[in-house]
Amino acid sequence: MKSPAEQLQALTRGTARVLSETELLRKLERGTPLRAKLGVDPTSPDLHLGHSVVLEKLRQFQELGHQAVLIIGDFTAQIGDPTGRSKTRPPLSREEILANARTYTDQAFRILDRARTEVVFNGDWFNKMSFTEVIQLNARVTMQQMLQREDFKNRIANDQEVRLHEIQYPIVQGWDSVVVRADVELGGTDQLFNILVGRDLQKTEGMEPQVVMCLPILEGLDGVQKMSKSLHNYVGISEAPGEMFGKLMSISDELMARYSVLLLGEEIDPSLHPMESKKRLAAALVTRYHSATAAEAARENWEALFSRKDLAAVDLPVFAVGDRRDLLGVVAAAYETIFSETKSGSEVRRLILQGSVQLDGTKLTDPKSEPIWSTGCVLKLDKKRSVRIA
RNA sequence: GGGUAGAUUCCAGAGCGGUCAAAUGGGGCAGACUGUAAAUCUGCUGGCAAUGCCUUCGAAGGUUCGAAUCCUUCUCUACCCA
Repeated sequence: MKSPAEQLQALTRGTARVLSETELLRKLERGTPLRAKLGVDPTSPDLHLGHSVVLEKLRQFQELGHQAVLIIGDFTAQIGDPTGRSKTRPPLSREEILANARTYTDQAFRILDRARTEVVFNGDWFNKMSFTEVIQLNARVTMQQMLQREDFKNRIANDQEVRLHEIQYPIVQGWDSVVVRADVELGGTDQLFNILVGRDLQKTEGMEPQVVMCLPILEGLDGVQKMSKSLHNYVGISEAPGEMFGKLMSISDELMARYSVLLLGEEIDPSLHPMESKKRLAAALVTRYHSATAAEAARENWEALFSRKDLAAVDLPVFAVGDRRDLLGVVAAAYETIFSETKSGSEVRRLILQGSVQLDGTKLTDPKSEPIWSTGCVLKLDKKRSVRIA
């Protein structure tokens, strides 16, 4: 068992903000396992590297002998959170939520220790609340406090709507902390405000307030916006090794440095060629979520395809040409069946005309042509994706 | 409840009776160059059986040879007053 001071040092590493380290140290000195809370909304079932930052930290708590409390926000998901400005997210059905929660935990346990994780649904307490209790809960917080929040403030400044239930979110999340008696709450830096509300509510309940631990937000593959499924800039933790490796190879050097620090806790070795560093980063992450063997294979395959352009040696998804044998039809079908991307005819036509499509290294630019689809040849769809003809 | 402004393609935002699938910017995609990097340059960015046709400008009606543009009603949003 590590000393409280050692634990503090380990736990605060890689965090963006801890309020406060002194409080955390005091809690650690009690010697009893801390209850570390993480709340998640079961809205999108795919966990990605962005989620992994905070989950890894939670696992670290577990490794030090503390208790992880994973709150599934089934209640909040049922209301539907219209955060993205004007777009209202359709509320999820009970079944969808439960299914999402399941896929979520299945994936989360690739990182977390199942034995040391308490999974609870916040609907268990919120669905039982009477309206009187809801009003009383609201009475604990002032409007002014809620309007402190950055995104509310911004939206008001920009004459955009803010719905009343959105203002309830921090309160609801904060109350979770009271119910589960959290000692520490983890979250991204964007969660700072919500976690602070939890502190306030705990204080009014006469509890010792939770420590706020914010982790940096991981940028997506574009390097600008935060990683999220809806922005299509994410790397899922259950993606295939090859996919994962390839996606990581497409990031910029600046982003690579950031990923390395946030995901591996290591600085980039400046003596290496940036591409080599990137390969190592990609391999390390594939190893983490798959295996060292898979990482080695992914690297080898990637090098064959993109460095040596040795098409024969590459392992590619196999696509069987169907009834339509014209270029446009085949390309569209390949996108559809192999990558589950439905592209309109116009879009595929554009790709072809612009020279994106190649067959065994030769550009094909006539959408209506019917090339010879011999078994084993490689059809390149775009910069990053190719298939082998069956 | 009263008043004012507004709702345009992924986003922001022009357009205010025909020359509008709709300027411009952002984003995205593709090509060249590269290290599937960055930067830069170029092109594309509603759909289709595609030198043409079809459907889009909050919704439904209407005026007109012709509507994103004019009229009516409705829905929604913000701001001011209560």
